Amino acid sequence: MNITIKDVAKAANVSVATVSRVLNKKTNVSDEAVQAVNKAVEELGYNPNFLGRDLRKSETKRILAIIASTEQSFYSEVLRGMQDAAYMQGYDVLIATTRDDPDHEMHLLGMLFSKAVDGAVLLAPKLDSGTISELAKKYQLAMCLERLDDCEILCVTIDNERAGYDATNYLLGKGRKRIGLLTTEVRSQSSVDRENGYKRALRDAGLPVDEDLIFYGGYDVESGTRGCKALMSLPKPPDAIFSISDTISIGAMTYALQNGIKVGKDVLFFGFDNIAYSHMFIPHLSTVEQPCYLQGKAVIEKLIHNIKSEEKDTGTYKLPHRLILRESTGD
Amino acid sequence: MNITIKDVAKAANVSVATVSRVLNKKTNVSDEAVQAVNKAVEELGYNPNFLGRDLRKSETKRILAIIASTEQSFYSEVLRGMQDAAYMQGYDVLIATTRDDPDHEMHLLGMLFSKAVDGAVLLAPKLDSGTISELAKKYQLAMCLERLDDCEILCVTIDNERAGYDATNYLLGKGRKRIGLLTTEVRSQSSVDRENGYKRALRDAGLPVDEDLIFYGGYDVESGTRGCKALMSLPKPPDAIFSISDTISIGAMTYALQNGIKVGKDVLFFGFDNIAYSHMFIPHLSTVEQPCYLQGKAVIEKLIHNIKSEEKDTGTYKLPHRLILRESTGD
DNA sequence: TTGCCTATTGAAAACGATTAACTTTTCGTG
DNA sequence: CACGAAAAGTTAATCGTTTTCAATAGGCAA
Repeated sequence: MNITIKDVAKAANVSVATVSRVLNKKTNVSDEAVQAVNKAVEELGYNPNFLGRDLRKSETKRILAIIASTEQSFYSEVLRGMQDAAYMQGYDVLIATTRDDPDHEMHLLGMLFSKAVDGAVLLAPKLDSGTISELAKKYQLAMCLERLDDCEILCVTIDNERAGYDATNYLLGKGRKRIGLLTTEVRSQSSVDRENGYKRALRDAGLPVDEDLIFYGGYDVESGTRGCKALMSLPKPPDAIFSISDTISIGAMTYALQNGIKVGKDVLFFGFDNIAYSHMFIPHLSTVEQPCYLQGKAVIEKLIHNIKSEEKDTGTYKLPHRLILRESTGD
Repeated sequence: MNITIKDVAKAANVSVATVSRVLNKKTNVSDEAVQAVNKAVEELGYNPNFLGRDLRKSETKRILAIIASTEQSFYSEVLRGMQDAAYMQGYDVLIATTRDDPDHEMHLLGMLFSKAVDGAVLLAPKLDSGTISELAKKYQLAMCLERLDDCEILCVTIDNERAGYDATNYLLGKGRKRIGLLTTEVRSQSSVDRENGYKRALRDAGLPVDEDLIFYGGYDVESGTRGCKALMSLPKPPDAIFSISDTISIGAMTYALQNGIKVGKDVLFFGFDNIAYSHMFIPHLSTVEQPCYLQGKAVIEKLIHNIKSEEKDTGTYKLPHRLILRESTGD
C-alpha cells in the first residue's frame, strides 16, 4: 500500500542502506547511486516514514510548547521567537493547549515522556512546583514567561516583581498617592510577583498598603470593569490604578469612560504586557512591555542546548522589561 | 538506559506480549498478571514509547492544525472546538504556524506525508488550490474557515458571500446609500467572497458599485485607520463602512473618533468575526459572527470519520452565520 | 601476479512496541 | 479418568528506518 524505502531501493536497484545514505546526504555513495535513488524517490513520490526514522534515531526534532489557550494574543510573539530559534537548528515547534486543566497538561507532557517530542516548554503551568521540578529532572522540560518558587528547571522570564515596582513607582512619581491594584484571584506566580512589586513600591514611598484598594478578579475585561467600579465606589477612591494585565486595564478604563471619569487625569491607568489592543484602545494604555520574542528565542536555544549536551542547565534567566508611556497616564 | 516494555516484562515475570495486553486492556490475561504488570510499571516508572507503538500500529491519534499565526485571537474558539471533538475520540490536536509562508506550510504538511500525524486541517492556506486539491487526494487533509475555488477537499466554513451580503444589506436597510468597503490587498477567498456579497447587495438595491469607495489594505488596525481616512477624504464620503474584519473596523472607528465623526450616526460601521475586542472597544462594534466553535468541531468530526472509514468525504459544509448589532450601527 | 588500501555497497541487527500464531494450563463433562 | 474447549501465556514476525559490520571491487605499488 505505502511506499517504503524498500520500494525505492528496488526501483533504484540498490540496497535500502544506500537509499538511506542518499536521503541523509551521507558520503561514500557514488554519483550514479545518488542519481538512481533520487529518480526513484521522485517517480514513486516517496516520503520517508518519520515513525520509523524517529524510532531508530530516538529523536524527533520536535519540541512541544504547552500554553493555556491561544486566546491571549500575547503568546504569539513568544511562539514566534521559539519557532525562529528552533527552526534555525532544524527543530519544529508544535503547540498544544491545556485549557487551564492540570490533568490535561500532564496528558500533553505524556508526549514528552513517551518520546513523541524531544523537549517541552511550559508557558503557563498549572501543575505545582514540586511535580514540575521532579519531571524536569527526568525530562527535557523548560518554562517560559512564568517562574515557580523552589522549582529546579530551566526558566526564561522577566523580573515581574521589579516590573510591578517600576510601574507603581512611575505612578507615584506622577504625584499619585492612592494607587489601586487590579489583580487575579487564582494566582500565577507572575501575578503574585507583580503584586509584591506594587506593594514594595508603596512601602518604599512611605505609603500604607491598603487592602481595600486591591481588587481580586479574573483575567478578563469584565473583571477589570467590575474592579474599577468597586475601587471607584470607595469612600476614598484611588487616583491611579495598576493592573497585572492590559486586558484588565482595558476593562477598567471602559468603566471610567462610561462614568465620566477622565482617564489620564482624574485617574491614571497602567497595564501590563503591551498587548496589541493596548494601543488600539482609546485612550492608549501605558503598560509594561516584556521582551516576548527574545524570551521565546532564549528558552528554545537553551533547551536545545540541554537536549544536545545531556548536561542540564536548570538556571533561571530574567530578561529586561520596559515601561511604555501613553495617554492613560497623561503622557 | 531507557525503560522498555522488556524491562517491565522481566520485572513482572511475564512476557512482553502479556505486558502489552495489560497496557492495552485486552482480554486473556489473569488478575495476577495484571497486578504484577501494574506493579512493575509503577515501580519502574515505565512510559510506553509512542514511536514504537505508532510505527507498529501505523497511527498516531494526533491531528495537526495548521494556522498562520496565533495572533488572531479569533482562531482560539475554532481550536477549542477542534480539541473537544478530537479528544472525545481519543485524538490530540497539535497546532503549528506557517507565518504566511507557503513553503513552511508545505514543510509542516510533511508531518502528514510522513505519518507523524494522522490528519491535518488547514485554517488559512497559502498554497494554491491545485496543489491542495492534489494533496487532499492522497492524504487526510481538510480545510476550515476558508474555502478555495475548484478544490476537492473536505471543508467546513460559512457562506462568506452571503454574510457580506447580509451585513451590507443591513446598512442599506438603515437608509445608507454610500457604503464603503475596507478589504485586503492580498486576497484570501473569504475576503473575496465577503466583497462579492457586498457588491451583490449594492446591485440588488439598485446602487452602483463605486470603486472609489473600496479601500484595499492589510489586516491590521493601522490599515483600517488609513482606509477610513482615505474614504472620508473623498469629495462624497461614505455614510457607512463595512470591513472584512473587526480589526480593520476598529482601526477605522479609531480614525472616526479622533476626527469628530460620530460613529453610529454620521457613519455606521460593520465588522466581521466578532472578535473579543469588538465589544470591548467603545463604541461597541456591530459585526458578523461565525460559529467558530462549531466549525472546529465539525471539521474534526468529519476528518476523523474520513481517517477511520478510508472512504473520503470531500464535501464543503457551510454553517450559518449571524449578525450582531451594537452601537456602531446605532443599535 | 600478489597484496594492500580505499571507496562503495549490501545484509542484517537494532529501535520498542503490537499481534498473529502457537503452546501450555485450567477446568468442566461424560 | 480421559478428552477437549476455553483461557492464559509465549514466541517470533512485523512496522520502516538507520547504522554497524563485513564484503566486494578497483587501483596502485611492489
